[in-house]
Amino acid sequence: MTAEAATGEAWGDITPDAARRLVIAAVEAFAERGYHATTTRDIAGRAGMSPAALYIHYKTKEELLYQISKVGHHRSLAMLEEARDAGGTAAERLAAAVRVFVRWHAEHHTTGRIVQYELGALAPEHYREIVVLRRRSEDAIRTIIKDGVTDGEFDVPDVSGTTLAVLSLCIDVARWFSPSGRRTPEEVGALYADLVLRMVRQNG
Amino acid sequence: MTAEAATGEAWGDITPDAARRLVIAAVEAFAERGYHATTTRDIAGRAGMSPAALYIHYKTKEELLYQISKVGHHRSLAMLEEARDAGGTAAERLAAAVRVFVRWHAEHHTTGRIVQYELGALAPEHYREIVVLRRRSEDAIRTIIKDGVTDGEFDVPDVSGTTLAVLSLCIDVARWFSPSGRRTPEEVGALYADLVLRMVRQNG
DNA sequence: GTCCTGGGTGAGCAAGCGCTTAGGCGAGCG
DNA sequence: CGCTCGCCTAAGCGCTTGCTCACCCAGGAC
Repeated sequence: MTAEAATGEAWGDITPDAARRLVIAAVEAFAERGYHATTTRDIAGRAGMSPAALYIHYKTKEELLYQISKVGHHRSLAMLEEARDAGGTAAERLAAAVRVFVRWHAEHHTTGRIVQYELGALAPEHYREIVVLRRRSEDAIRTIIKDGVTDGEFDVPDVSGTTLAVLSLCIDVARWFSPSGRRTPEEVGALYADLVLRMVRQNG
Repeated sequence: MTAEAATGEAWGDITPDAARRLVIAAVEAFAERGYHATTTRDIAGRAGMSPAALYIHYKTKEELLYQISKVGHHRSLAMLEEARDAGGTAAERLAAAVRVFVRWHAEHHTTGRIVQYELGALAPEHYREIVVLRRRSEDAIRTIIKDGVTDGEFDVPDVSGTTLAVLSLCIDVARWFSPSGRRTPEEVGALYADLVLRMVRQNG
């Protein structure tokens, strides 16, 4: 599956077709140049439409950003909470969470970049809504780590700080990952899951 | 030392006074809202001058960004190469590198944010120059890790990938760190140095 | 006193921005 | 057929942007 096919697939449930093409165009443009450097003319042009057509489907440029950010955050949160609630040891669940979260940030690094780095461009009320989702993501990771400490699997002196570091490590993948690089999303996910386990595990 | 005093201190050698005030204003504005969302009127206003005064000291808004990025990258690189060339075991040198690099990104998180997240706004020739410095930073960390593997101190299956992860972890501090948070730059540096050592060490 | 120079201002230009308006056009339906 | 409705465009409005221009002024050299 190519990166572009993955981008398209992730927004498959948006109708009509023109609205979906606009989101996909916006994701690419925002990820490439940043929200503020992207013009509505650029987005419309990439979607093969006139600038005015954008405003038939979205009220403002910021609403496009909000849709992208909201969908991305919900998907992230779902992955992490699923990993938290799965069966298995804390180590298995933490490894699964990191693997899937990292793989998503690599595969959808365009969306990931918007989700992680364009928060400040959201309207205040949208920002407040998104922050709630982010706190829940953090809670999911913290819970897994806490479980591991309780069960004696993990040796983590600073649970909150380590949670922050784990999340931070995963998130930054969206910044540096390139599909033309040497590593596939799966490989990065596996590598990072291993590194994170080393960070938290008891080592005799 | 307050964060603002630290910001001022870092640019102490720029003259005349107005030029220094402009860089400091630009650092704050770029870090707060991003390069593209910052206007030259905003920068000049923060520095207590008229918009036209900016152009007496800098040819363009991009030149201001370039100066900030260049100084920040040189300082980062100097820290990492110093740690690489210091005495001691690989573990000691890696811990020192991470500690100082993280502390800098926390203390100067405004400059750090520009250094790490506004690369794309640089003019092409400036971008090419900066990328060279970034590669050298990566090399410094990779060398320390390789030394540790050679000496048998470290157990690292994927040296390049782990180098990437270590740098990534440090860099992302600039994104989330807030001086009003619970942790001081020193504390974050110590925590991260410990986590990184856990990632690379032999564990019996 | 006169002149030059470096650092400053107020006003404003050309271009590009987000967004709106007036209108066109084809598919579905009575 | 004629009508509506969803989707689209050409043109452009009002505003902000990065940057420039003509001019000002204090302080040192002669």
